Amino acid sequence: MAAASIKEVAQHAGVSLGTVSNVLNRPEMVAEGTRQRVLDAIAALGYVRNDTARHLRAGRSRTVAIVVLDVANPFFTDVVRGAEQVIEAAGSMLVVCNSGEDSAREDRHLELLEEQRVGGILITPVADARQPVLHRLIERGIPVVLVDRGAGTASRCSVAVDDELGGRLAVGHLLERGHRRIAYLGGPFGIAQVADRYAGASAAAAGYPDAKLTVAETPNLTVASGRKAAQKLVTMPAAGRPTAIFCANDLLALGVLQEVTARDLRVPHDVAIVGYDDIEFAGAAAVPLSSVRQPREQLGRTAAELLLEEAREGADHQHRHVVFQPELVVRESSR
Amino acid sequence: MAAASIKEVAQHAGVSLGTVSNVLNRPEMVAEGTRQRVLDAIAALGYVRNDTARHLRAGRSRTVAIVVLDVANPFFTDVVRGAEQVIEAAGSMLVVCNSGEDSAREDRHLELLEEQRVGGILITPVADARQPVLHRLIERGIPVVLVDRGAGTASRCSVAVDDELGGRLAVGHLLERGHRRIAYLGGPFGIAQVADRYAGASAAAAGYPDAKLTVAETPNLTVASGRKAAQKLVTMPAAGRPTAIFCANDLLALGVLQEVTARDLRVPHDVAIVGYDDIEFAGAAAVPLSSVRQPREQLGRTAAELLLEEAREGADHQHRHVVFQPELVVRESSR
DNA sequence: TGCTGGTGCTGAAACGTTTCATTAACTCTG
DNA sequence: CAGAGTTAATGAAACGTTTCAGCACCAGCA
Repeated sequence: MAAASIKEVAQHAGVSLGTVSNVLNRPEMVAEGTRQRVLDAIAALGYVRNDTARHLRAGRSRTVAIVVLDVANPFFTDVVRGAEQVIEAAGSMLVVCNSGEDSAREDRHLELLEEQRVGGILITPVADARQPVLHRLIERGIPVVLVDRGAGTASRCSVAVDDELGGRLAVGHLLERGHRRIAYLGGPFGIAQVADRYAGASAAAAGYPDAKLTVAETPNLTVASGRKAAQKLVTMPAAGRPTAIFCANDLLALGVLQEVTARDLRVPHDVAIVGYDDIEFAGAAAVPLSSVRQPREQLGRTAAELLLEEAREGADHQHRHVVFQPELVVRESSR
Repeated sequence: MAAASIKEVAQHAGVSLGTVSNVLNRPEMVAEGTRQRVLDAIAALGYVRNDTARHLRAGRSRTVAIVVLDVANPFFTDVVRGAEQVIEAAGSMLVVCNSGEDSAREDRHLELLEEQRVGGILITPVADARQPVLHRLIERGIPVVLVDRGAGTASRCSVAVDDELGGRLAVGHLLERGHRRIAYLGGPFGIAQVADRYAGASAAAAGYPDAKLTVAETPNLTVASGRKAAQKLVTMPAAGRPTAIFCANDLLALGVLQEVTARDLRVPHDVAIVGYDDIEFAGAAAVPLSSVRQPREQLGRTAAELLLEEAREGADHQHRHVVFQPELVVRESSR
């Protein structure tokens, strides 16, 4: 019943405790016969290594954590899948934590992760202002890689997609199609991606003196928020209402789309919509959604690789910042 | 730099090591003044408790794992969110593992979790045949709760939704609407849910002697599989082609929908579709999808509660099996 | 024969907690 | 004021590993 320990295995095989450990960790150092005897004992007792003890000794765990803004957002699940591939291939374990865009929950997770002395953390922080908290972890010697967030400081690696470019692409496209009253929907602006995409949108609009870019801030980036925000827009008099909406992510866009079509407005005729992330469901929406595509799994893979690299290299690791280019996918919702 | 240990805190506060531990775990046993001195030392040194050591001593960790078939499936992310709520409220941590419907990966995860001596496991197994592996864990004293999977044995708790009823509801509805050539799309049948939903579908069809229920087995339950399967159905001569498709989950259904509309067949006129799970995106699809709704978050919450209950009660715990009722949501895709 | 160098194994220390039997110092009580 | 009882703090053991210095033994060599 109770799990057997190395000591019992040693006893059963008639060798010392250190020898069993050697069989487990450097089998080539143990004579053939002894090794076999130990392996037999392990099988007989159903011994399973105790990772807790192992990592206590090692001082740091091999498991790696990823903290995302929303597990239910397909964008992040794809990032997670990418990271998983790399981490699992390295024989480690990836634990997924969900901050739900709530900094208290993010804090709580980071605390627990620090207590667990995890081997590293991939994170998309709830707000740009959270850098100090992350710094503390870095000072403690826990490697941190920022996901979907640009350079900034030199104290950690990061992978990101050029969000400003994404914003420019999206709004540039809408402007080219003749839209002049455009709304940017997203929030909170404390999230760097939300702010950067807006910056790009602004930059694009600046090139058209007659264009007007308004902002509707949302409390988060969910379908429900999109629906709610759309209710306001929809009830505006048609003359002042924006003719196009650029949403900070696809969940918002899908919410807007649902609400708008429920109110008998036509997309894109009455209002065009462009989303962001190009999640799998964007193309399958009631009106297939134009969206800014990001290399989601790639993002996760690269982040995980940077983390492993850092863990391997230790002190003389050079922090790197990888930036990917987004790509606009035009579909019916803006055509 | 290096994290301070209890020993250093004790030194700094001028007390013994045991006293610091008491401050941390039973503060009421320590005199006011001493306690304050220790707390000050903790703050001064930035001490963070080492969970690894703690759990080595305790023999079992407080963290709990959930192993799902597909992190990218919104059904599971909702289950995860439900479980999260309960586990976090209890001060523990939930780690999410993704088996990707692959039993080798599932095995690997379970091995690692066993090595980590986790406090418990919530799991939707890759196949019904995996019971023996789970049994081993249970014998080791790790509580296991089956998620989305019915009674079976008495050796563990489970939460489930009545999948047979779900299948009956879906196909019963299609039959009532006059469909007589119905395809069931899903797989692999080793997954209990896939088999049970089919059983329900069969039972419903049995009541209509002129009805014909065919099966198209898929290798997994993803959008891509749905699209691929639909390609075959679509190219059949209209006379023999099923007039309705019941899919084992919504991802498949969305895939079918995409492919079918791309081929200029109309839904539901040329072919009706009913999905399963009623994920958030089902209602927002090109043609809003009829689906069998399950209480997803509730499922996760209840599973987590059963697990905590079992962990609390220890040996004299009575295993329980909770079964929820599904509900058919009829939308345009079958109307 | 005595030395040198391997090889294969042992035994103990260390990782950072928690727990528990002891001890030390007081406060009552009769 | 001796003894009992209470309270607060101590110190050591234990959890299951990994690591490393050291020991025993043997082969090869001069």
